[in-house]
Amino acid sequence: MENSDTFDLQLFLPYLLNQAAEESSLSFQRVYKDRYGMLRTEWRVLFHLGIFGQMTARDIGLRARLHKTKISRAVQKLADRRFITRHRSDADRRQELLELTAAGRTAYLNLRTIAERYQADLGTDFTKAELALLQNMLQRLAGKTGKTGNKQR
Amino acid sequence: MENSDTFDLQLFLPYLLNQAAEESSLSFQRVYKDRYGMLRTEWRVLFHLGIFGQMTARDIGLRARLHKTKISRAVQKLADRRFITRHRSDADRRQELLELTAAGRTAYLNLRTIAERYQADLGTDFTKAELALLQNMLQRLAGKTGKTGNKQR
DNA sequence: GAATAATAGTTGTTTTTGTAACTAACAAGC
DNA sequence: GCTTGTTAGTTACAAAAACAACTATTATTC
Repeated sequence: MENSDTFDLQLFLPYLLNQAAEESSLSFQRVYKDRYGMLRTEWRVLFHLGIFGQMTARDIGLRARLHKTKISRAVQKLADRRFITRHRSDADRRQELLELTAAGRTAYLNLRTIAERYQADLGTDFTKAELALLQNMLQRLAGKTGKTGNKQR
Repeated sequence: MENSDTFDLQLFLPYLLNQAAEESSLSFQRVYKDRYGMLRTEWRVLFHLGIFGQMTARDIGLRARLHKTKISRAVQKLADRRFITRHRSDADRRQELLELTAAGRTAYLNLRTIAERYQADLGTDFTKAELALLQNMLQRLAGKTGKTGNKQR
């Protein structure tokens, strides 16, 4: 068999990035999934509200690059679990203003602590400079939108 | 509203890696999806067979860290489209030896060319040294298995 | 200011994934 | 050599994601 090909899949970025992303998500996922019964979109929404305070679903979608249907369902679940409140905006009655409840804030702070610990632990494997460069490059890779003409999310 | 929190989501690796992975996958996805009607698992299987020649589903699962059900389905679709052949192994009749057909090899070479072009284009945004370091770090991140006690995939 | 378009968010349907249970073949222990 | 345990791969069912179509409201334009 002519397996004389030399393409290195392990260095192909779309592949490599996915492997790294999946692996690095695992430990964090275990926490928000097992402990809070959350999905990925849900913790992201929770974090956005925790970090930025009151937002609309649209705002979150723009920042997190999530499709509105995903957000809609995440918001429903979070509201069901009394982690967030929703109020129709008076300025624009199509919009809903989302905000964390006390319970939501507690969950957020908990998860944030774990996230911070995860980040801190990276320090044992990478130098500060390495980490900064990694983050910088990833942001450049992530921010390449527009070029490829992305549709609304 | 007390949005005095300073946690930077954009620097949180599980989040950032996912954003970068998703973004970097997009252009490549468009090709294997629109042009070949393939799913992510399918091109991965295709590439493994293209690179390594004859393999079993098990081999692919170990290398690509994919669950066997995913592979089973990808193999079926690829076989339906006459991109691969499957032969029961005589040595162990549970196993199936998978191999690309001529058509499969053509598709693989096509996609590989596009993948190589993608990688080459990265050279305009990053230096060789940057890229090498990025790949190295991502591999370290991706390879962190065992520590967290992963089960078979 | 009525008609048309655009936007925020929801709901329904289809794909895809994840998980568990299964069949068939092989391996080990006794 | 037969019982018990493993392994390769498939199938069935449940959960989640993707996509399209919808309602309600606001903006635009003539």
